[in-house]
Amino acid sequence: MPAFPEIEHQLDVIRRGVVDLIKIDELRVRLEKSRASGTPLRVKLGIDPTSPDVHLGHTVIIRKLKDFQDLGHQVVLILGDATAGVGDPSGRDATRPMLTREQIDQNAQGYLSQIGKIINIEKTEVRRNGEWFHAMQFTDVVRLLARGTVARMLERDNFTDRMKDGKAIHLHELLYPLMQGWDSVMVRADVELGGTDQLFNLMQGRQLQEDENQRPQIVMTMPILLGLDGRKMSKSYGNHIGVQFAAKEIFGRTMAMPDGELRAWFTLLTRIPNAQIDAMLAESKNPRDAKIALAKLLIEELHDKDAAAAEEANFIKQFSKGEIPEDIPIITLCADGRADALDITQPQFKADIASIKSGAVAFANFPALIAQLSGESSSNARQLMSQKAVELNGAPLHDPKSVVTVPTNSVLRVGKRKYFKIVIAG
RNA sequence: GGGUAGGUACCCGAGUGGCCAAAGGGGCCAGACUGUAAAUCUGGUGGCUCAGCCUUCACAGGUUCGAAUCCUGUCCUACCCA
Repeated sequence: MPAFPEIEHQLDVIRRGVVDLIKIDELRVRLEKSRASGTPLRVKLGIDPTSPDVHLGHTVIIRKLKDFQDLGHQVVLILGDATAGVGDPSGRDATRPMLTREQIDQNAQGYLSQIGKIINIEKTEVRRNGEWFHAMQFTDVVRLLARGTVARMLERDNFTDRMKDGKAIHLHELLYPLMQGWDSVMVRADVELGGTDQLFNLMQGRQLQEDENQRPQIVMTMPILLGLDGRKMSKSYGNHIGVQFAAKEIFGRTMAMPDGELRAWFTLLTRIPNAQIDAMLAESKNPRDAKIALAKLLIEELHDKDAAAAEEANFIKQFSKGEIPEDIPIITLCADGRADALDITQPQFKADIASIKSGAVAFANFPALIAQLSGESSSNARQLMSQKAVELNGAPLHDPKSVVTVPTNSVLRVGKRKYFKIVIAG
């Protein structure tokens, strides 16, 4: 039987970054009992597999689970396959769409592999709440509904706001908090985690557990991580960093985050001691260096050490020294329609096909080529050219109407960060 | 079911017969300045093989030399009444 660390140490670890902790005294008592009896606490997190992309914002809570796991406690992960079909009204100003069974199953799988980058899934008790909800009879549902009151449900701000704005509140949305609470009853949770916007739902669990003669769970909420634009991190805002992102993308996006959020990111996304964070963020230090450190830590975690070092080197090369990055995509141009190359005989390029043998091609409509490579529209490509955002071999091209001759092995830069190496296959 | 106000580009929102690919703001993109930050300034933001052409103002028809704008029908949204 593993020995649990001493109580004050556990509390220190647990409290890092936490917003609400209800109630700390109960938690202390439970930790003492757990340590005395050698029984791990059951720490619950419910996730609705609504969208299969996990980003750093989600990992704030998952990391807290890991803290518990590392202390020797039992993590209970609930995949809300039943609740996903209902839709959590938390933090929403409109009804969530309901999902089909297939989507939910697929998403659930994706979630586990992504969450596994942070916590140890082997040691985690993974449950699906369909296990008990799909078995319920209609009368059971009514009994569950009887536990709540309309007044209490409507206390929630986002419901009152929606009422005020004349937006619909569907009856099933009122059921959601009760379902989440019932999960806690079913898994006999000692602790439940959630974002600050989840407080209401989490408290519902305490209520129901008391009704069922269980000791009410301790409720802990974590802050909502802000994204690159200072709004809540969310995939739909496109201001997120996904745990599946490529190392390069993670590095770049971390460098572009707002300075003001650095402390929050370090506190919530790393376990660097506070004193060390203070030192890194001291007035005299350039926040850029803290960001580099953070970016490396994230890549080490989500990829590996080598990738982290490589991206740092790449960053210094490309942005500090203004050199061309190493791993730029190579585009082959040809005139004979082979599969792995771009066929420049397409009329929009207005290319001088005959010259291809000589290892250089002249384009009378260069914007079309930029558009093709970068995914921009050709109007936009013209725009970029006239704004000197396009360079060929270091020389800016500013006239979209001019004929551009591209020698083989040219490097084309479009905007701040898009690079292409162009090879001509004669 | 009845009444009223509406549906304009990524979002908000002006435009009520021609000067409209459509004001203004936000967002976004690019340039300068930087640290791939913030702030600021500048330009841009339907598409195209781009001095031109094509497609857009909920949808479908119609009136007109000409329609985002007028008429008819349809769909949708919000508010008020039942």
